[in-house]
Amino acid sequence: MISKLLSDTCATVRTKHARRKEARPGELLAAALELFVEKGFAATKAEEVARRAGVSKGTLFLYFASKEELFKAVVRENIAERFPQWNAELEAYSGSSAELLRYSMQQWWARVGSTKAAGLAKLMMSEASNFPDLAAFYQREVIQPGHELIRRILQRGVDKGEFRGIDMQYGVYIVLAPMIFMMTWQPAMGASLSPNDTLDPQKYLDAQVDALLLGLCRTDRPHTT
Amino acid sequence: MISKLLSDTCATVRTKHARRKEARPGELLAAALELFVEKGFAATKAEEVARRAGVSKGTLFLYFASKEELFKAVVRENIAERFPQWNAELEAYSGSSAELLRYSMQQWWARVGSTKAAGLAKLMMSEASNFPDLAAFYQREVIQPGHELIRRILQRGVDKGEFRGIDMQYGVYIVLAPMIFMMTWQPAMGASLSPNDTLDPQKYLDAQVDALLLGLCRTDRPHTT
Amino acid sequence: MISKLLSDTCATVRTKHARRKEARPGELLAAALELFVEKGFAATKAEEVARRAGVSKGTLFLYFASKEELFKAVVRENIAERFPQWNAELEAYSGSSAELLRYSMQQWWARVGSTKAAGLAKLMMSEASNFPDLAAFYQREVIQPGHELIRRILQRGVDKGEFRGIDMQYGVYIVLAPMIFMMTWQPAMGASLSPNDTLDPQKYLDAQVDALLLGLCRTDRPHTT
Amino acid sequence: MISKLLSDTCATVRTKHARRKEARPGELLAAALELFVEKGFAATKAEEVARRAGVSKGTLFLYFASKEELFKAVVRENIAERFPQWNAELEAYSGSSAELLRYSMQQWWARVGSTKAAGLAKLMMSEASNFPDLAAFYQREVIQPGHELIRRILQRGVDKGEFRGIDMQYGVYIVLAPMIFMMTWQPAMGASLSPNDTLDPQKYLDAQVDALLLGLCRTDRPHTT
DNA sequence: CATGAATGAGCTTTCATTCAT
DNA sequence: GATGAATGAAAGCTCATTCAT
Repeated sequence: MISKLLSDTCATVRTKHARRKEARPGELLAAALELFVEKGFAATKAEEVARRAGVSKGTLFLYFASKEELFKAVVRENIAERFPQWNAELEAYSGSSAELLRYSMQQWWARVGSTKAAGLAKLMMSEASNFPDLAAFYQREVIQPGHELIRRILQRGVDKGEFRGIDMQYGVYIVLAPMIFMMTWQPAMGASLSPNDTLDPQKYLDAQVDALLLGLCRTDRPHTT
Repeated sequence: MISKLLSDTCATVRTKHARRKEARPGELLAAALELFVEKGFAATKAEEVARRAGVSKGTLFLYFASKEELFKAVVRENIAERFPQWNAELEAYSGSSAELLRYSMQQWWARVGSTKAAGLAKLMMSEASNFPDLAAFYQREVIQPGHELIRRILQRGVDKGEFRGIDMQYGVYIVLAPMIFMMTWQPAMGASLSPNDTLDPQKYLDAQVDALLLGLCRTDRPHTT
Repeated sequence: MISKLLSDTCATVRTKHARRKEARPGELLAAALELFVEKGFAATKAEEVARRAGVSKGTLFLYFASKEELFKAVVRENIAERFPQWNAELEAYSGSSAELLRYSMQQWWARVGSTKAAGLAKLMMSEASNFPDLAAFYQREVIQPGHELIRRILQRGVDKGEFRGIDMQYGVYIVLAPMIFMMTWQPAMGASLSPNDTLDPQKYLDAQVDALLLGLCRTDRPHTT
Repeated sequence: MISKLLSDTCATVRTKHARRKEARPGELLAAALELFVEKGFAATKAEEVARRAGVSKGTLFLYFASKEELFKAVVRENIAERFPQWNAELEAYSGSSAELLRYSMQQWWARVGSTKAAGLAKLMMSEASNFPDLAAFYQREVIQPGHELIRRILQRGVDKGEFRGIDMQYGVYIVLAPMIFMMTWQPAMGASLSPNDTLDPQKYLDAQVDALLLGLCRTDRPHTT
């Protein structure tokens, strides 16, 4: 018993210092993501991030040179870094382009839209004008790759004769708008909806994808989705 | 003589003060709307609002107990009640539902989306969590009537056999998403786009409406828009 | 009696607000000069300057945009602004150049060297490398005009056949060195001298001027240098 | 076998540690001297001193209880006792006193003024008021012997009939001022001069010595001072 | 002994709010 | 009523110092 207690204690103590360089940044990034999304960039205090990560103010600045750098790291870890993988998945997809589009939006929901990272979009929207550096960073690291990804999906459909020919610049927004709407508008304004009006994300996505693919208008022949 | 002089002076001063007194709150609210929309709540300085309204910092706090109260007043003041008129226009419309939908969205852009009022949507979105009573107000006075309006347009299309049968709760968002996206996302994140990527609102709306009505998929028979 | 008390009170109160915009900057500059000279630029805390001037921290920044601007204002008020007058006095002087040089150095002592402003030289010396902006400012506003002033005095003597022909660039330092030495070295290292070794500024200046003018060597016999 | 391995390992470690242990303080003092001279006391960071000495921050505080103690140690360590040798050279000199003075100042430049040790003068000057005991030490060990040395040179000239009779207490400063000026003022304020205004130390010294010996006034005509 | 992660007091600067005039 | 000088609580960031390993 005693030896067990001791080893436990030892483990705990060990942990506290051993996990330092490795675990700290992750804990800080997690705390920062939560707080940024919750309160916005400007309203989030560095000290609060540190406290939520269980460290002191000074420690935060040991790992991130400034609050802006912390934010960039949050964006990088939660979004920017994942584009390569998403691009690879796109290349490997072998089904129809309609299926790919539906699949992509569902994956986006599962991996971003439904996570805390989704709040970053709303965050950027509010703070972009006050922090031009962050806006430029987000534009470069998130928006441009995102646009590019959507454009490829659409182009694939057009190239394979599955989609109508459309202006790509505006076509991208047809796909983007429902996702951005879901990330930015719903958490803010949907919160005060009566419970039975709350959106089911799956149904929302299905409805949006159906509309994108088939349109609202009736047609007299069966579609291939 | 002296009393005449005094009363004259007094009258002049009074008139000037009285006239200005009524105008003050309006000028302050107008200045505050502009600045809140431009920079957000936190980044807007009380002194700048006062300066833009042509009064001193102290005067602002004479009319509004705090910056928060000013914000509330701005939102309350500016969220118009144009829904009755819009509903009437809807009832009177005699063309096809597809045409009505396109017309409605273009009217929305002309009357709301392209005006200063559009900025209020972004504003509400960012600050909703900090001003729950305002969020509820906005929900009740703007969002619910807006949803209802869209729902009626869609229902009209379904009833007349022009639109597919869709779940109305989710169908509303098919129309809403591109509009909210245009109001909230573009001004913030589109600003840093290269000039030749800047969106033309008309083309954006056309592309969105085409997609909503026809879908992205090719069909082998002519549509009736 | 009562009316006197009242009027006194009133006067005091009046004073507190009436002297505001006019007197504050001066009081702050005086406090800043004292503290900068006493503790150096970096070690002087803004709050302490404010406290010594009898105002709050915020008030300081109402009048001076930053600590650096405060410092520049101190230098400007105490030194830089006075060169025009000194130059004018130089132009008007009608005596011999030797007398002018002696007079100038005595005036320098009376107006700068013996005042608190003398400490600014030591201050700049220590902080120059850490605050390049301040160093450049001081160079431009004080050192260059100062050099120019000395150069003119020497040139006057040479032109009138009173002084030997000398290289002006180095000649300036012959006059400057004893003054800078007095301002920088003495207050720091002379403070710990035994009382009867303490320098009498007048004698110091006389000895220096005598040396500058006549040299150390006896003039009734040929030199062997 | 095992014990041999252990002791070997131990020995190696020990040797390495033992050797370094003695070197540590010296390396730290050298690094600290450089940095203090370069940037001043306050602006020198403990971590930078440690890094330049090739050890960690913690090690510095193992050898010196605080940054202040480190500063004191640096000054004590570096203020050499070369005065006996210089005094001996003075006694042995057989040329004219004017030549001796010029020679002495050139030697001072070569052995002190142009070396890192010159920076200590500026350092002491800035921090004297914060370290009174160091100031006293410097006064006793450096300034007084220095004064004494200069005084002897001048007295020699007077005794041999080469120099004018002067008040020794003030005469010392005639020689000292240009040297202190060169050590303290030039490195700080001369750095921002345009390149073609940069001082050549030899010319500076020559100009100063010429002035000291001959004076500025022409000697072929009567002076009017 | 040596390390370097962690700390937190302390600094400059901002800005909503107050209140004497 | 209107003013704007004055306030002081924060907030981001630094760095001397500590201490578990």
